[in-house]
Amino acid sequence: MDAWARLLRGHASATRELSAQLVTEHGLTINDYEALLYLSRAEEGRMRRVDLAEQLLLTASGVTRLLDGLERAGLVERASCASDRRVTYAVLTAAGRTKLQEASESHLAGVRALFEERFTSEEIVQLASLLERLPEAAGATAADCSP
Amino acid sequence: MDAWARLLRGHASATRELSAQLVTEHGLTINDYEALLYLSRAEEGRMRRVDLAEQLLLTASGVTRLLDGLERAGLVERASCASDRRVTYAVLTAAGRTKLQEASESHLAGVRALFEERFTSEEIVQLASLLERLPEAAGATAADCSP
DNA sequence: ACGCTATAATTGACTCCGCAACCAACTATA
DNA sequence: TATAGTTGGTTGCGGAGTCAATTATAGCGT
Repeated sequence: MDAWARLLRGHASATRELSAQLVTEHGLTINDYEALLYLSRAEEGRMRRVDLAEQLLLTASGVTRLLDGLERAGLVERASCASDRRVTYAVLTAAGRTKLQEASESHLAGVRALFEERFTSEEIVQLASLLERLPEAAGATAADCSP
Repeated sequence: MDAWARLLRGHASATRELSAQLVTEHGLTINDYEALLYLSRAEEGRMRRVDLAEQLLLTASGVTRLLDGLERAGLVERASCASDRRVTYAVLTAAGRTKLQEASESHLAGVRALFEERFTSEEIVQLASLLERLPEAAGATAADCSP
């Protein structure tokens, strides 16, 4: 029954470790990194802020502030949507794409160092299949503003 | 390879959900709760702040601020150590113990709702045994100030 | 054409927490 | 005993993120 506490903490510390690495080496938080990552995979490198929030498990205001930083750093810029003037896209810039590539090398190395040293590949599969049952935003990526 | 991101996020959202429940129902954050829990298990209901920090994966300053709040709420109080005048104990008060008991009922119910609905007991054991390999403070509880 | 409600985004005030700098007290060494 | 280094604890500052309130736009139903 107490296993949950340890589970939660082990996880928290792993996340912090990965995040700290990303911050010191590239000046990105783990959410910065993942924002860039989601954008890089999205159609035309752009997403509505609302959709990005859902993916990152942040509130709308959290995303506003996150993107503030990425915009100031020139990694992301704004674009508006012709068919719905409420929406503002976050668009990955060329600089953002470059930054993401740089960061992902060391980040993936960090992930491996943390996880793949401790688990076999079978265990990794097992873990992922278990943990993906936890509450999570469903992965519906609405790429365009007019559905 | 992307499974890690989902793993991390699924976990983060579970933690938030549990924490939010605790906050709205009892006015405790998850760290408040666990601080009370650790204290309740410690010898004489007291711990050095440093040791508490280690258990909670917080920095020394984090614990100072955490305990500020718990002291203001009357759930914890300070005591000094005769043999080492640098150390201040955090001591669980009677009110703190009561609060913990109240909170743990609904918290444990929340944990069950989140996890035990999704996993069989075998899977839970499996998960716990896998996740406890993640980096974590070793559980040495130095109860006294003079070792 | 008109309100009514829902949705996208932003802002201000707040909480939590880490970092760095600091003080005070303990320990070890000269 | 003076001096140096370490450890326990607190404080100021700043980052990250939430909530509640606000603004602007969309899309009904009548």
